[in-house]
Amino acid sequence: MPRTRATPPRRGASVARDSTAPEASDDAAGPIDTGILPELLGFNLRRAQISLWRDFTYTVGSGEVRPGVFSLMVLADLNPGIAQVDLSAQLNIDKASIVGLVDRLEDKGWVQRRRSTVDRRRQGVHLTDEGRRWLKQLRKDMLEHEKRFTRLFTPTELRQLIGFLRRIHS
Amino acid sequence: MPRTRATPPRRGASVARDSTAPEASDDAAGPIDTGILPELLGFNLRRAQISLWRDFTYTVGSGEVRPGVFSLMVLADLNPGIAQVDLSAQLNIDKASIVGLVDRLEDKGWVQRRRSTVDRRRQGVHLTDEGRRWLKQLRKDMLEHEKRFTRLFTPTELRQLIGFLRRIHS
DNA sequence: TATTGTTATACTCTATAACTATA
DNA sequence: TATAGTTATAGAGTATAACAATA
Repeated sequence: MPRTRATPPRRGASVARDSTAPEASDDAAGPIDTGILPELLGFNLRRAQISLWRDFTYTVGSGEVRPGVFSLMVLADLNPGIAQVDLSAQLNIDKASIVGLVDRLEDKGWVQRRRSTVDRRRQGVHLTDEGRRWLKQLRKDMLEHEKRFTRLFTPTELRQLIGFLRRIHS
Repeated sequence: MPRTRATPPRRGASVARDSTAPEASDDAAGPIDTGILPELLGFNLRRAQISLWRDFTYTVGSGEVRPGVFSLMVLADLNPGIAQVDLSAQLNIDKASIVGLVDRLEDKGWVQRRRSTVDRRRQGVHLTDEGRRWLKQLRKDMLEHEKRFTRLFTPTELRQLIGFLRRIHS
């Protein structure tokens, strides 16, 4: 489905013309005033994250992989048979959302669900051989991607930065 | 539309059982091994951003507003009649995506498009009176939201952190 | 009763391609 | 030809609610 939209009235919308609006010039010409935005932590964090995200999606796994998928595969590699509910906890996203990720990875043939013999509710996630081969390449791409950003910092700065970020998300 | 899925084969998928997989235990029991993930800049940046995002969406504008919408309104307030193509450049997202944002804001009655008299291709974005009233509240919510995270840092640390983030996204 | 996994549904963010009106 | 805006389409990310199987 395309973008949803409540109701059509757009162009000649019923919004009354605004009484206090400046009437002189109806264009914002010249340089744009960005106000306090550049000073906000959230604004800068968001933009930084978008920069990394874009670089990641263009370079890691030939654009076939997203950061969440990479993390999921690393976890499945290190913890064979990890429960989807554990992936959910580690990646901090809802278990219902994990299902979709694992579905797509299973369609690609990179992971496999296997019903646990111990607790038959669990559908453990395992990497396939092909998944392992891909992960090897993904790790390489990932490290190059990291490098492109970490090289902007001295080792001390990088340690500081990561410490700051942990303070935010912990 | 719900989540898309290529083909149904999920449960008994045709992926051959993996020869090199550890067969002993098919469950990952005990603590989860997260490997290098916690050391990665991208991983930490992503999680920090998600923390802020969640706090923002729950607290600013009673959950009716996203960071992008807030930024857009600030820009429209400071630059009455700003062109959508300029919003696109400032917010670093495609102009086609801006249209949808402005659509929803216009539906809410917070902004208004007005055809420029100077360049009739331009549909300048203006805040309405109601939009301005909302923005006043949004700014307050926004500053409280920021405070909840900036108070984790000393002024010096915060300056450092923002400097680091700018280095990444500039 | 509680947990694991799943489905259905819905909303947001974002992009690309192709188009219209205007310059 | 180039630019501003728009539409159609698509896919990713994420959430909530309700449910089945299992514990």
